[in-house]
Order: sequence, then C-alpha cells, then structure tokens
Amino acid sequence: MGTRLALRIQERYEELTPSEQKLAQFLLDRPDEILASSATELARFTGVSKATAARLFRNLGYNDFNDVRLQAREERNRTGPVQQIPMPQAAVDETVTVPTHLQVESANLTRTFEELRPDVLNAAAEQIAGAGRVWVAGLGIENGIARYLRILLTRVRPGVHMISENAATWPEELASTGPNDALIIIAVRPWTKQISTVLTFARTTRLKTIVITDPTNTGKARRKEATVLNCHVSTPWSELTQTSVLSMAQLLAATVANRIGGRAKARRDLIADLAEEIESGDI
Amino acid sequence: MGTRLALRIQERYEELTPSEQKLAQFLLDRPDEILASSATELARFTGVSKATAARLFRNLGYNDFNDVRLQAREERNRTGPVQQIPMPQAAVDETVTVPTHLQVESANLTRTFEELRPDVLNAAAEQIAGAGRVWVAGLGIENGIARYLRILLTRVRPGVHMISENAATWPEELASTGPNDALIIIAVRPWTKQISTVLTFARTTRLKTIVITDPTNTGKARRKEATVLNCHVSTPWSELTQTSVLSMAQLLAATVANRIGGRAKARRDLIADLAEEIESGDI
DNA sequence: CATTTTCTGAAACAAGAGTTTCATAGACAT
DNA sequence: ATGTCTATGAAACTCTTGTTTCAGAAAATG
Repeated sequence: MGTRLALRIQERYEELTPSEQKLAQFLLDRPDEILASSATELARFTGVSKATAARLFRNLGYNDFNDVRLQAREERNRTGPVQQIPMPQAAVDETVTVPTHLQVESANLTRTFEELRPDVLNAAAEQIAGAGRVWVAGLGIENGIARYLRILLTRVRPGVHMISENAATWPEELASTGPNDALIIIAVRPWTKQISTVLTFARTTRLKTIVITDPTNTGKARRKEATVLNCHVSTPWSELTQTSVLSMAQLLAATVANRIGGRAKARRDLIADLAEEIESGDI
Repeated sequence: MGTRLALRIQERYEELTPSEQKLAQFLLDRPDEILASSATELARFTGVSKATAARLFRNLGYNDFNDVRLQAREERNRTGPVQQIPMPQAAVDETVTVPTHLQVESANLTRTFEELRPDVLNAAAEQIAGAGRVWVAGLGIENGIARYLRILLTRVRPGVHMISENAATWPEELASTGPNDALIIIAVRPWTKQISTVLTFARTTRLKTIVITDPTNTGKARRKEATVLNCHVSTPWSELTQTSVLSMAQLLAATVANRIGGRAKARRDLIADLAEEIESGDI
C-alpha cells in the first residue's frame, strides 16, 4: 500500500484546486522526492508558486510542510531501506533513450505490483469468475487495452462482452446488465464525466464493478464502492505509459483463470485447438 | 560501487579531526541520510556542532553543504547498471502470485530493451516519420495493442490507419498503399500464414515494413527485409504476456515524436486541447 | 610548566525556506 | 454587463538552515 500522504491525496484529490492537483500529481508520481527536495523545489518542478504549495499541505490536513517531511521520513524508516527503482528525471531535450525507457517502465511496474494487495486482486478475480456475464469498458486510448483484456478473459470463461466505445449508447447497453454481472472499467487519467456516471449507475444497480486506474482516480473510484486496481503510469515527459495497465490486465486474467481452475484450462485448450484448425484450413 | 562522497571520505579519513570522523563515519554507514536530512540534523545525530559539519564538507573538497546534497541527488538519479532479472521457474500448481508476476514482467522488459539496438529503433522511427501514410495491423489478441499504437501515432502525425481485423479484406486495403507508405505489423507467436503473405506483398511493393514480434519469428520477418523490433513475451506458464510489446509500441511512438520534433508536439497539444473542450462541452 | 598549535562549540551573521497577506485575474451566476 | 466568489502568484514576513568568527579547551611541543 502507498504512503499515508498518497492516501490523503487520493481521498481529497477532487477537492483540490487545479494547481494544487498539479503538485499533488507530482507527489503521487514521485513520493521519494519529498524526502530529497524542499517545498520550494517541489513547487518549481511543477510550475506552481510556493504559496500554492503551502496551501496544498494545509488543505491535506497537515500543519506544516515540516509535518509532511517528518511523516515521510518516519515512513521510510519503518519500511526500511526501500530498494525501489527511481523514476528518472526528464532530460532537457525530451529525447527518449532506450535505457531511460526501460527504467521508467520498470519503475512503474515495480511500484504498481509492490503496492498491489493480493486480497484486492483476489476479490476482483472472484467477482469476475463468479459473475453471470462480464462487461469490459475502455474509452479512447484505453479501448485497445480493454479489447486485449476481453480476449484474455474470453479464453478463460464465456460471456465476456465489450461495451461499445461510443459512450452515447452506454445507457442501452448497461440497461441489459443484471446484479449478478461484473463490469470492468479501464480508465486512467484524465477522468471523464461519463465514467463517474457509469460508476454511479453501477452502484445503484448493485453491479459488481472493477476499476483499473491510476493513483489520481483511485479515491473517486473507491468512493463509488468499486474494487480498484491501481496502476502507476507516469513518465518524466508529459505522456503517460499504459504498460503497467496492460500488465495488470494480464495478471487479472491469470488470477481469474486460477479461480476458475480446471474448466478454464479446458476452455483455453479448446480455443487453442480451434485456432490451429482455422489456421491450417484457411489458405 | 560507492558514492563519490563515500570515496572522498575514505581517502581523507585519517586526516579528519575526531569529531569530523564521527560525522564522516555516520555518512558512510547511512549514505541515503544525506538526501533526507539537513546538515544541522546530521550534526545533531552524531553529537557534533553545526560548525564542525560545515568544516567537514569543506575539508572534503566541497564548497558547500549544498554541493554535497546536489551531488548525492544526482547520483541517486543516475542509477547504476541494471541488474539482470532471472525468469522464475513455473510453480507446480500454476498459481500466479503478485511477486512472481512482477518478476516475469521485469525479466521480459529488461531483456527486450537491453537487446534492442538503438539504430534499429531509430531506423523504424525514421521510416514512420517519413512515410506518406502509415498502416497498422494486428490480428487477434494483438489487435488491441495495434489500436493503442495507432492512437499514439495519430497524436504525433496525421495519416495513420488501422488495417481491419478481417484478414479477408486485406488485399483490398493493401492495394491502396504506395511505396512511400509504412506498414507496422504486430505479430507475436503463433505466426500465421497471412502475415507471411502480407510481408511478401510488402517487399514486392517496396512498402517499408516494421514488424513487432517475438524472438521465434524474428528470423522469418527479417528474411522479408522488414525492420524487426524484438520483444520477449514468455512466461513460466503456457500463456504469453504482451506487456513488453505494448512497451515497445510506447517507445516507438515516443521515438517517432522525437524524430518529427516540434510539429509532433504542436499536434499533441492541439489534440489535448480538443479533448478538453469536448469533455467540458459534453453533457 | 609555559607556549604553541589544533580542535571545538557558541554566537553572530547571511542566505534561503516556508507562511501569510493581498491584489488581481478568471470563472460563474445574475 | 455587473457583482460575487474562487484560485493564484508576488511580495512581505518570520523562522530555520548553513557559514563564519571567535574565544576557550585540549593536545602537542619545547
């Protein structure tokens, strides 16, 4: 699980002002920076004023920036010398080298899965394994990953459907869901209103909901009583990387397969056989 | 390999005064403390005065305590050689645990990008950046990732198209390509005949072709004179993981963006603005 | 033992960090 | 438009940090 500071940010993220969010974002992405940097530097890194920084920490419930630093330090000591992979700084020219890329990806993967609580993962897998039907949704750039996850799950159990990318038709599609179904939403930042709407709907219809998202949205999703799988997606550049999201999908599907057990394996083998037959029969 | 600070201390240790040694000792024992603590605190921890601390750093050849801190920070960011991560063995019961999953993913990522030659990556990026139009293809489970890559590239340059998932219509679609176009195929094992067919076609029409694939197919693809980006995808189980494939897509898109330079950034910003407008205008 | 040299922390000082105040720009409703 | 409310950075301020000075303690030397 993340630091106490990260938890507080996740809880209050939406109530923060835009520039406070910018800074909060940075702190979620690079928690170790708090130990090494002064508040002034943190403000400069994120392009906000010192005043905004001071306000943020107060709004998060601390008396002081010093409180924040002390807490962070105490937590570091409790966890012991963390052997985590540091996220590289942005190069001035924004050029991505292969080693930097590797390091960024490793850092995100490591943080994602070291923070992931097995019981949360298992709860999510249980919901998917036990559901009548499973619905997978992913808007925009996440759509590709959602499709990938859908195929993985289809290999393991029947009744897995995509919700169309056209948000306008979601009401119709969701109308046919029942309380025994499960809904998986892939939604990293930026968070759209549609997602909130769907989550609210899901809660009222008691649809079991699993949200795969990034730390800035965990709080929002959790408040809608969804099971949240948290993925780190930040890079030193302005772009995000969805690698850990895909990896999470992979792990989720594997865990569901484990839950289901023998029948999942049988289904997988059947599909593999079919694929082979088609391949050899087709030109 | 120790830090540069540690090396300097070791060199001059005997020449230091007793209270300086006390402090120096502490710094050798807990090198990370420098990042987190002020000089005053370091002095207090070791029971010496602030003045002594200031003198120590000067005696070690630094101008300033700030110099020391900056150097330490820089060293933290520039992390040493990446350690080789071993691929775990299959557990008997085939159960995937979170730590195992992380290790598998790290191992694949590391191998993929440590083997990746920057000149090959750059050649691929160059072809995509310079092409008239870009076509992206991915069959079956790779389709999701292909879509993801398409969106990434679309953010960076115009004229990026998906080739439909229905292989039967490929002849028609490919017929409209020209020798100035580029074709990106995502195809990990199992390799289908369709892919061979397309690659042959691409070679005869002098279509620049980039194949993202796994080591079992590299040879086949290379023989068709395609630029090959090799991804490690194996797991201790029977399933594959496409995480490194997605990561490769990410890196490829970033590299293309770098190639294109300013215009890519302008386009990205434009798209981000549009997205924001749509989001706020909707509902 | 006296004298010189070295070491050390207290205190003065300078620089920088963090907080608070305040004026203004922007959003939103009327 | 007009007024109201919120968000924000500049600047004034207060407090902490780091450096330097200095005087006394400790050690070394004759």
